[in-house]
Amino acid sequence: MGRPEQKEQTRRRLIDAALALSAAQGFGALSLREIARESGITATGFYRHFRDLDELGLVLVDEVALTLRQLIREARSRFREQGGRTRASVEAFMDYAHQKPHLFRLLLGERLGGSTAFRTALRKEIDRFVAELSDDLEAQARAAKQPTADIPFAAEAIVAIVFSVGAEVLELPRHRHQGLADRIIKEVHLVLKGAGFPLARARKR
Amino acid sequence: MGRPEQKEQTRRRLIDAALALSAAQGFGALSLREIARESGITATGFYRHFRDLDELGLVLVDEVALTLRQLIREARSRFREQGGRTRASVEAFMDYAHQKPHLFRLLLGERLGGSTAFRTALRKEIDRFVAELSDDLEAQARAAKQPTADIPFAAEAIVAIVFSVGAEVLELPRHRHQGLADRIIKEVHLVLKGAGFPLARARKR
DNA sequence: TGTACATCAGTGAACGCGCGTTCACTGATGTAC
DNA sequence: TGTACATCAGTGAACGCGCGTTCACTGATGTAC
Repeated sequence: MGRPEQKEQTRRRLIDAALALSAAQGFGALSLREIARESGITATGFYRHFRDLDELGLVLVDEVALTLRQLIREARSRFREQGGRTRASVEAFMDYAHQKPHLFRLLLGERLGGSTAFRTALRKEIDRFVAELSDDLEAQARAAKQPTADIPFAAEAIVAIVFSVGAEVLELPRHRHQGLADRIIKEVHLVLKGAGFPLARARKR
Repeated sequence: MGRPEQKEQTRRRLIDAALALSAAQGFGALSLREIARESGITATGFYRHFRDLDELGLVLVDEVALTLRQLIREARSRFREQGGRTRASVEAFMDYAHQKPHLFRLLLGERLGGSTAFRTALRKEIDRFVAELSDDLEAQARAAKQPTADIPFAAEAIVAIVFSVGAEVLELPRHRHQGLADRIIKEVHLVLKGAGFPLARARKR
C-alpha cells in the first residue's frame, strides 16, 4: 500500500473514531487527544490530517447529512403517490436516527452550539433537505394540477416537524417508536392537507 | 441584610452570571470556575450553592422556560380570535429569542447534548408549551363547534415549527426578522388549516 | 536493477493552562442565656 | 443590653488531570538518475 493510501486510511480512522465517540458524548465534548487515541495515532499526528477539531467536525456534518438524504430519497422513490411516501420517508428517517443516534445527534444537536462555521454548515444541510422535499412536492402538485404557492412553506414546516419531533426517538424505548412515527406522519399530513394536498384515506394507527 | 438574604443574593449572582456567559458560548462550554469568577466569588464558594454545574443548569432551564411561557401566554391573551393570536405568539417568541439569545439557546441548543437530567428537564418544558397551546386551541375549537381530534397533533407540530424555524432568528440580521416571522406564521396557518380551523383572511406579508 | 537523496506520516517529550475538587481556615452573622 | 459560643458563606492554597500545541526526530515510502 502506497503512502497516499496509508494516509487516507488513517484519515478514515480519525473520522470514524470521531463519529463513534460522538455516540457516547456528543461532538461538543470530544477532544483532539481522545480522537487520536481512539484512532491509534499520537495526538500530534492529528495535525497531518486536520487543522483542528472544527475542521474534522465539518467533514462529519457533510458525511452524515449526505447519508441521511440518500436514505430518505431512496425511501421516497419507492412510492409514487403521497400516502406511502410520507410514511416511507419518516420511517427511513427514524431508522437512521435509531441506528446511528450519535450521527443524528451531530446533525441536530449542535445546530445552536459550536462555531459559526459549524452552524452555517448545519443550516445549509437542513436547507438542502427542505429544497429536496419542496421540489418533490411541487412536481407532484403540478402533475395533479394543484396550486403550488404554499409548498415551500409546507416543506420547511415538515422538515421542522420531522427533525424536532423525530429527535424524541433518541429518548424512547424501541416499542414506542411506532407510536412516535404515527404521530409524526399524522402531523405531516396536517401540513400537507393545509397546503392543499388531497390525502389518500388517512391511515389509522 | 441577614445571612439568608446575603446567600440568596450570591446565588442570584451565580445564576445571572451563568445566564450571561451562556450568551457568548452556550451553557455546554461554561466552567464552574468561570461562573464563580464572573460572580465575584471563589470557585470553592460555588459549592455552598450548587452540588455541581448540572444542578445550576436545571435551575436555568426552569427560569428560562417559565419566562418564555409567561410572555407567550400574555401575548395570546390579548386576542380572542385566531388570526391575531398566532401573530402575537410568534412575535412574542421571536422578540424573546432576539433579546435574550443566550437564554433561548439554552432552551433549545442543549436539547440533545448535556446530561440525561438536563435533557429530561428540557423535554418537560417543551411538553408544557405543547400542552398549553393544545388546551388553548381545544377551547377555541369547542366554542366554535369544530372537531378537536387533531388538535394535540397540531399543537405539537406548531411548537416544533416555531422552535425549529424560529431558531433561525439567532443567525439573522434584524431587518430580516419580519420576513422570518411571516414565514413562521404562514407555516403555522397551514397546520391550523389542516386541523380544521377556519382562518381569518390570510394576512399578506 | 541499484543507489542516493527527498518527502512526509507519525513519534514522543515537553510546555503552560484552566479545570474540578479537597481541605483547613476566617470572620461576620445568628442564637442562647 | 451584654457576653460566650455556634453557624456557615466565602477564602485561598494545593492537588492531579487532560487538554491543545510546539518541536526536533525517525524511518518507511517515493523519486531521480
